[in-house]
Parts: sequence; C-alpha cells; structure tokens
Amino acid sequence: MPAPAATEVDRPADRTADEAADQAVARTWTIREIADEFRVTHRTVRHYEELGLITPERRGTTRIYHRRDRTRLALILRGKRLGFPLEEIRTIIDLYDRPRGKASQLEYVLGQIDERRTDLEQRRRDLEDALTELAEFERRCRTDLDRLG
Amino acid sequence: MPAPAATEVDRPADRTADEAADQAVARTWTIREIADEFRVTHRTVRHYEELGLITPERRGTTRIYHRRDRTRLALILRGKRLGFPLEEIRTIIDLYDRPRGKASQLEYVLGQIDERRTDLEQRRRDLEDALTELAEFERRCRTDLDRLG
DNA sequence: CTTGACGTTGACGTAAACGTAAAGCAATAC
DNA sequence: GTATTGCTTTACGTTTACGTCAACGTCAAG
Repeated sequence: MPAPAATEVDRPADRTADEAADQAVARTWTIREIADEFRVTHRTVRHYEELGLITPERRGTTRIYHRRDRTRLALILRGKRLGFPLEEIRTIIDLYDRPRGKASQLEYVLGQIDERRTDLEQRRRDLEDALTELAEFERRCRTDLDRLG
Repeated sequence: MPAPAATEVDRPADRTADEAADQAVARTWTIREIADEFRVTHRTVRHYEELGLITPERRGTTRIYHRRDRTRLALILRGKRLGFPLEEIRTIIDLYDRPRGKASQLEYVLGQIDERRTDLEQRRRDLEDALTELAEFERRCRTDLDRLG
C-alpha cells in the first residue's frame, strides 16, 4: 500500500476567510481549490470520483464541490493514513450516509461497524507495540550516547 | 497502499512444540514452514528477501530461516498492517540492528526514531478519531433500532 | 528408478493508486 | 482578436506488492 506521509494536512490552512463565506452563501469549491487545500492533485480527486468515493455536483461539465464532498475527502485521507485500501474506504463512507433504513438494514450496518472496530483495535495494538519498542530503542541509543560523551 | 486485513496472524499457532526445541538446538525453519506459520506465501517471503528485508542463511541453494528472520518477518507484517510501504519498513528494520556506532551515527538514528514516532502518533490520533466516530455512529444506529423495535 | 513433495531461479502478469501527456472547450486578460 | 489560464476527458505509463507459471534440482518412499 502506497501509504501517505503522516505529515499530510487534511484541513485547509486558511479557514478565516472561508468560514464567513460558508455561513453566508454555502460556499462551493472548484477541483483545483480542494485539491490544493487537501494537498493532493486534481488527478487524485478525480480518481476518487471514478471509484465512487466522491460525487461532486456537475454544472454542465464542470465539477462543483460542496462541504459534503470536503467531509468525504477528509474521511478518505484519514482512511488512507490508517492504511485502508480505497475500496474498503468506500464501503465505510457508504455506511456513514446510508439513509436510516429498516431493522434488518440497521443490523447489517451494526455488523459492519463491529468488523471495522475489530480491525481498528488490532491496528491500535500494533501501533502501541511499535511506539513502545521505539521508546525502548531510543532509551538504549541514549545510554550508548552517554557512554561515549 | 494495498493494506492487509487486520485479521492476520503474525505468530505461529502451535508454539508448545517449538519452544522446547528452540532452547535445545536453536531450531531453524524452511521457507514453507515460516510461510505457513505467518500466513503468507513463500513467494511473499522471497519478495521480502529480494527487497533486502530478510537475509536467511543459505545451505547450498536452500534457504534456512533462524529466529532472527522470524522476528524480522513479524516486524514487517506489523509494519504492513500499519500501512507502511515495504521500502520504508526496510529502513526501520535496518535501524533496529544497526551496530552501536559513533556519536554522529547515534544522533542520526535518534533523528530517525523521532520521525518515526511523529508519524506513528499522527496515526494514533487518526485511529482514536475513527474509533470515536464509529462508537458515536453505532450509538445512533442503536437508538434508531430501538425506535423501530 | 521413477514418482512426488518441496526446493530453486527467472520471467511475466496483475491490481491498486495514481502520474502524465494529449487535446479540447470556456472564460478572462491584454 | 488571441493568448493565457483553468477546467475537462481520454488514454497510456508507473510503482508497489505480490501472483503465477515454467523449468529445473534433490531427496525419501514405494
């Protein structure tokens, strides 16, 4: 998996100007704008659309992005940082805005949620282990360094 | 990134027989054995060797795997579950068994450790956020379900 | 001694996640 | 006007992480 650097920013830097406008007119964005803000290329954004992860409005041939699309993009990028493949991310996102259905539907969704959580908790264990080992390793490095200085 | 399922097992199931043998004669393993135990194919194991992540002993043309190789394989698989690309995993593993060098070397290693930790901590934040949202989402599902039942 | 189970080295195939180049509209800038 | 800028689609290229033969060596069992 092509994993992204964790230094990525998934929120735009300058929100001050945006926020005022958001309240006033329900701002929209062009593909270049959200691509830049989320530190990805427009090609990447379109790729996510091809996979059905985002579905921006179309004004003629031009794509118009709403707040909803930004939320989704943030979810996608976080999923990527967590190492999930895009297809899996899609099923997760689809869960999020599935309309409140019948009981059987909800049961299904709850099952999916449980799978997801099991998965995430495994990752958390891996992560804690890695951090613990890293700390231990750093400690050894420092004592070695002290011995030299 | 092609990320693996978190249901993977990265430790052999039957350790009882192994442990006794380990103490006695420093057991070794064949490629098929560790592949089976770690739930990967032998092709995968060889792929990791091609990338320099594992370097098993060679008896003639046959590969002999020691405990050291098993440790590395476990590290690799955990790295994969965390979403790291193999090349990056290699640099991490290389850090782990770098011989205790000079001060400048150690400084470098400490720098690397710090990068790695920053990265992991970002992932941890993402993970906690995801789990929190998942819990909240589950709660909403359950209340919807109660309303129906 | 040949059959089969496992080992080996290539070499080519593939799926995911984009990159990149080509070529075309459409509006604004000069 | 035309030139630039920005959006669009189509389409082929690339990297990662293996899968999948093919073709061969080797050792124990029948």
